[in-house]
Amino acid sequence: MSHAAEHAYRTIRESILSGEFAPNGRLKEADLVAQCGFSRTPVREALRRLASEDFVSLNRNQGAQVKAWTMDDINDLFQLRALLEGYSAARAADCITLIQLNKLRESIKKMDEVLGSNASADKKVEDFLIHNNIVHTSIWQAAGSERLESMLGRLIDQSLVIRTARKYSLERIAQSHHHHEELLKSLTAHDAQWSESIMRSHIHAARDALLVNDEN
Amino acid sequence: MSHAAEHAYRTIRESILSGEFAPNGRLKEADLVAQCGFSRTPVREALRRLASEDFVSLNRNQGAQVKAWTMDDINDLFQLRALLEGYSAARAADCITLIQLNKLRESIKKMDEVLGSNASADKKVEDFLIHNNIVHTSIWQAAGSERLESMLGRLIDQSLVIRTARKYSLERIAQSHHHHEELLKSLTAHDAQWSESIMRSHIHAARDALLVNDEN
DNA sequence: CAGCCCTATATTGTATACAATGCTGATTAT
DNA sequence: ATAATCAGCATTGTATACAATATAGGGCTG
Repeated sequence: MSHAAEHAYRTIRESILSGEFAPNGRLKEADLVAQCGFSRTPVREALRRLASEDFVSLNRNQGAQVKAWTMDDINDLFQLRALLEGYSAARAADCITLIQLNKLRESIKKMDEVLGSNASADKKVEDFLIHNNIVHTSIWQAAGSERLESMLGRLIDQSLVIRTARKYSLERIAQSHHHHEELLKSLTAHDAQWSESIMRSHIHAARDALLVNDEN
Repeated sequence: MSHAAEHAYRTIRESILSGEFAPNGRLKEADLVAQCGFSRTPVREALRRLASEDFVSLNRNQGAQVKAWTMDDINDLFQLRALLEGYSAARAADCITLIQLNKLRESIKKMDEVLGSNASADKKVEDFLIHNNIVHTSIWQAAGSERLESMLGRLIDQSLVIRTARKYSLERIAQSHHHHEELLKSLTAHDAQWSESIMRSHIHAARDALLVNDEN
């Protein structure tokens, strides 16, 4: 993607994720141009891309509006994530290399350190999620299917939309961290079924952590 | 999508599917403009969409080139189709309505008639594939997940790329038709596991029909 | 007063002009 | 002779002007 269009894309996307642009809110090209400083051409390109990624919906001659997510949508999203991430873990178990396993071990260790540190809860959550993301993408890569990778990438991106409303609690994160350690074991053992099932549990738990509102 | 951009999209897409634009061939905007008669703006929009659907790859400042598919890609594609269509069939089994079942029965009957008719083999294959497509999309709809529908739609579209090189043989199609009738039974019985497994077989058989070159 | 139509305006869609970038091939220095 | 460099060209990226379409609000009619 070209420079201006890329920048516009990121800007608009951020504004949607942060909640600045409310669900169902209409996005006028002129406003977006004012916000990000480029001309309409790259802004339009960004909108088309956001539409293809399901962040906005586009109606002919009526512009873009921020997609609103129902509870059903979110459940659906996580069902599909469970299916595809589970599959990805199973495939990874078959063909993961020692190098990849070590990288995984590293990331998991880093998460351990984050949880054990004495940073603020918010900082901990933030750092944790970064390494968590690395673990997941590493497993997709190990699965060896670019198509699967890109599908999962989209699903994850979409699930970020929810993050604004509800926050992960620290306890939930620590709990889900146990899954990572088990996953490392199952992958090291090259056990596809074990890997698949623990990954599925992991995703379902993540969904639960997001949807059930426990105060922290 | 707007009118001109939509038209450009279809035109370019057809040219790729028909093989007129060879894999790895570079697509220059000026040429495409000449071919479809609109200006560069809608052509560029079409190219961006084709890129998001994996028909072309886009390199910054270097234009678009037709994606080339390896055997591994194709296998991967059908693996994912098997996973997702299987899942879709399982979900459909749970919640399919009588009306939807009847619609399915209709389409399958039509396929029967096509196979029994005395049209040319090519015509039969063509007609068959139309109804086959209806059956599949009906099942996705019955599964009740728009996201799943759109993911499968993309996968199917991508698998069309292969159709130019290798043709389905009539025998293979008749064989795969048996799956449809069994699928109708399993869905009528609301048996999710049965539906899933027969659907998976169906997809694997389709892959085999495409990749194994049996003359007709 | 309600409902409809029509005009004015706001907004998106398309074409085109201009800017930036990458590619090609010739020229020069080693 | 070969490799590096630079000019010119081909191509894509961006801005803007113009066209088509939808929306909103006021006036007309029943």
